[in-house]
Amino acid sequence: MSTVTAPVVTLRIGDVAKLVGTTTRTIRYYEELGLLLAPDSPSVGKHRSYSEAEVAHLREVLRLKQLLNVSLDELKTLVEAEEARAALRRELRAGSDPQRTLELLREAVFHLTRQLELVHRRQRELATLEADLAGRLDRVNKRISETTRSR
Amino acid sequence: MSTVTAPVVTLRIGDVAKLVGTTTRTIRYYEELGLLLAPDSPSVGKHRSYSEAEVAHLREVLRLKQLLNVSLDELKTLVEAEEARAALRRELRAGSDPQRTLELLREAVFHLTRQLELVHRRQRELATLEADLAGRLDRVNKRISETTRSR
DNA sequence: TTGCTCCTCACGTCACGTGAGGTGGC
DNA sequence: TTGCTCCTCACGTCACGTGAGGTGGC
Repeated sequence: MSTVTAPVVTLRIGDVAKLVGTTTRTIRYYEELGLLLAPDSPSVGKHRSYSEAEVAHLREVLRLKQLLNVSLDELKTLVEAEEARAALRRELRAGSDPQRTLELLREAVFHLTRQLELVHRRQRELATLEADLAGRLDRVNKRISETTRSR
Repeated sequence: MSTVTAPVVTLRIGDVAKLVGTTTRTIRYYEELGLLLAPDSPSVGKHRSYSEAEVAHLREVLRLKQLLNVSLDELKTLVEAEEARAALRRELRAGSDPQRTLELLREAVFHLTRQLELVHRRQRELATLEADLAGRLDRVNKRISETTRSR
């Protein structure tokens, strides 16, 4: 057995863009703003390559932006908070001091709850819009059946 | 009784902006693009004034944009469809030819169905995000109760 | 080696933000 | 009459779009 490194599945920027439904320009722009984890390849002038984890991260970033529609600046704040929590999770896994552990867990609860509240607000707004549209559709359909019956 | 016209409640652009949660610049920009009903005051150089109906219309336009996040160009298409249907409703109310009536009603169904589909897509996206967040919150909470129990 | 996709500027565009300088209505 | 809000340019900005011209990897 040779000592080659594990065959990490690595994708090119164009494939990633297609996978997550965005453009290469957007990915490069986000990277420039520091919204994405720095690309693993040392740096400039070479082709970027992305791991599965990086694709998942990008997908989450885009989802947050779309659903909460915040500015990229606010989005960066959210992403940094997310990464902070990831760091916390690592600290937890190695964890020892139960006092510190509890503190970290409660912080996580706080962040998750806040995000859930945003989602719920959005859902309520969509629900009222849906009810409105459905009601109107209902009335129109009723009129149609009345009109066709009396023909 | 004198012959004064009815005291139509009329608002200034700044009040309207505050009411609906946007800026005067945005309102003027939308007007320029033809997204809003042309202001009732004949036109240029004078202060705009808005009726309750116009405020409600603006509110709906902003809601559609926020919830579906479409471009202002797409938004204009939606708004025009909406106004076309309003015109149809008036034609229907005065309606006579049942053949024409049916045609109009079916058109309304088409538009409403399309809008509902957009809403449903958004709802599905939000639901997956919610499930994701809820799952994570759950796991954290479980860890908290484990940690406190074993203390 | 030949395509194809990638790279970095850099200017264009969309949806407004933000003054500048001036005029209108309680 | 005095503020305050309104008016119209017009340039700035954010989040990318869109080539131009050149280089890298199956």
